[in-house]
Amino acid sequence: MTHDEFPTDNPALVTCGLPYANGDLHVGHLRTYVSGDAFSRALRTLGQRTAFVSGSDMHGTPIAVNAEQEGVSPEEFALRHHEQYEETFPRFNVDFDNYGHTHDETNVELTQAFVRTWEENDHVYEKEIQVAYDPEADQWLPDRYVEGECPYCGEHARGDECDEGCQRHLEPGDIVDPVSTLTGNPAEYREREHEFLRLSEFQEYLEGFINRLEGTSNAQNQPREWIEGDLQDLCITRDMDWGIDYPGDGEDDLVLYVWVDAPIEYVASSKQYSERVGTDTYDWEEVWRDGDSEIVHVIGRDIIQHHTVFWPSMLRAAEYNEPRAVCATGFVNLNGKAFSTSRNRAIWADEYLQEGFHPDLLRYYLATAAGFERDVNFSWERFQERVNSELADVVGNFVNRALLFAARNFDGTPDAELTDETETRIAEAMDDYEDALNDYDVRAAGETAVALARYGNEYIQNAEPWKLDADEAAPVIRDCVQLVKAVAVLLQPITPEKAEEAWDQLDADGSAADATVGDCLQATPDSFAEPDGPLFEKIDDERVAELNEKLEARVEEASADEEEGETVESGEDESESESADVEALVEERVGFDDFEALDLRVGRVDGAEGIEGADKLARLTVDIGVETRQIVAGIKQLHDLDELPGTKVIVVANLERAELFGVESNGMVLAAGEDADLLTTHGDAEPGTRVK
RNA sequence: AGCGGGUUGGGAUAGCCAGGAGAUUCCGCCGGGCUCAUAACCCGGAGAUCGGUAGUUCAAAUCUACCACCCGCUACCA
Repeated sequence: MTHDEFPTDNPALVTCGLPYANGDLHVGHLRTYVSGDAFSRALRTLGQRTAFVSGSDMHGTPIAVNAEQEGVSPEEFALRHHEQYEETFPRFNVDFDNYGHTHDETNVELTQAFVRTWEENDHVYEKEIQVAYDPEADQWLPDRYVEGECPYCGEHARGDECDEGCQRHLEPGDIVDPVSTLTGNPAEYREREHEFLRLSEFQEYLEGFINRLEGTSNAQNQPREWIEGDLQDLCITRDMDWGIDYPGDGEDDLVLYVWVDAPIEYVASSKQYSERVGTDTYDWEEVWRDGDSEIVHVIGRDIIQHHTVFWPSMLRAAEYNEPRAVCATGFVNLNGKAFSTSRNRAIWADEYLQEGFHPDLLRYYLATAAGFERDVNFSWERFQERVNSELADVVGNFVNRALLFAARNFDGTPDAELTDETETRIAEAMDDYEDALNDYDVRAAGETAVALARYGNEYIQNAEPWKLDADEAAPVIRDCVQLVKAVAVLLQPITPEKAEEAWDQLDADGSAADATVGDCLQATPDSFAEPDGPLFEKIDDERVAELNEKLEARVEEASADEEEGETVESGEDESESESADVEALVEERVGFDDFEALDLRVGRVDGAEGIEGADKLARLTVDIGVETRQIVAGIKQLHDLDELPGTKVIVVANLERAELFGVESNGMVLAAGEDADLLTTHGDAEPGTRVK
């Protein structure tokens, strides 16, 4: 690794965090992949030799659990998602040089080789720990396979984390009164030998590493708490079948912890690339161990610790090169709030494409909406605004008016010298672009292109070539055509296909994808035809309204479903139970205390009206004795709202407030089944009476 | 609880690490111009005491301390 400015003479490697093969991709994921792809493309425009790789993360408990629920093997389950990802990325012009997965042979072999080296160099030791065991299922219970009481705060907690109480991380063996999530039976603790990587011995190394690490500042700052505190050794094995076998004697069914084999996929994937194109073109061993290289990891900001603590230690222990930079992207919010995949409050990758939008529009939005590490808000309104006013009005319009004028009046590039002013302006943009990339600032790099197009619009407007004769107009149009070329080159990493279109309209040699920054000032073709149309179409208001309606209807449907199917305790992540005729009984029993925690009251509906735009939701005003509440319920189509006032209902009075379809709901009205058959009282209990 | 990040005209966003005159840019708003181009584009204007308080300094959006609110991470969610 060096800290020389890009481009360097060394091979670079850009990687993206592995998507977990467990669900669909949404625009939150895409932000990371688009950023990584744009950065790697941009490095190439600087002339940097670069490979861009990633792969699917196939192992771990959530996949094993979900596969079991679906009744398929973990491998089948994970492969299905892997294939889906592999198809989806290119559709967004995220073009990996190699995209593998952690369960393929290359990664398995490499991972085991890593571990053997660690063992040889004494970076690993065995320790007996207490692990929960389900005697009935005859199975070990790692991580989330076990629940129980948090030893610190006494709250109900998952095996790996006190998710409801104090939020502390729990080590295997910590949890009190463990219960198997497989069978619901009490689990017992048994002694078990596990392998540990001596992270603690890398403390000093990591302190140095974190200070020389480049990339985004969050990646440098967030892990300080760990690195400068006491580092725990990392338990690198799990009692599972699904995963990569711990190398060695093989009598145990220990597999490696997913965070061991996952980042090694970066190595494996680059190795596969190397094997495909030949080591003369790209030598993975040069990159990872034998030579100098520039390794840049692009990840989401939720996995910073893994890439700045575990991973560099793993590399160091195996005598591999360390990364030069870790770039951690912020999250994407939807209309100001976090995505909720269980509530279907997300913009899915497939959905976006099905709407017929060009992938480059979303790429532009995600890559330039805010700084790399800042969170980005997504809304269809904002999407429209940025596409229309920046891509269509500024970039598209400039390219179109310049090339059209040039083709009509000069059949191509006019025979004139580039003016000093424009040449300087373009040269400045090229410098800004290079500086931006050396700051790992994809957004700023993209803005250089838009700024250039903006300059072009001002320039052509002020010069008014349409009022000039041909000789006078020639230098102006000559400049504009050059500006178009520069815009195409500089925007290529972010909107590759659209840049290619501009390149073709210009009839320039080769392709925009192969262009380098220097081409911004290279001559443009003497002749080209009129462009076949503007690069970007505008999105009209009706379309945005339609998209928002779809989104809201979907979210409302999902939350209405959730509301109906809600059981007492909803701490579980996602319950995608197929609705059979009658739902199976919940096996897990709750204590009387848990029941008493619910404040159920008799209420009387005072008013009911539908919520505009929502299919199912109704806004109810309910008198619960002490006060009158506004409650939103998914009963609009199922009841005659006008007849509801006066009806007595049962209300969960101390349910968290929620906002449904923009309306606050302060409580929940209980109803049975799909038809939302309202619960009422048999006698004449007054509103406010507690239900026990 | 600890840690990280954020708070900048009506909305969004940059600047902060390396303090320096009118605080960037986009949308919106008001007025004007122009018409080659997608009713586009160009010019001009109004609008921000940069979350609060206290400090350091000749000088603070920027550095320091404290406070408020928001978001995230805390070892398997991009």
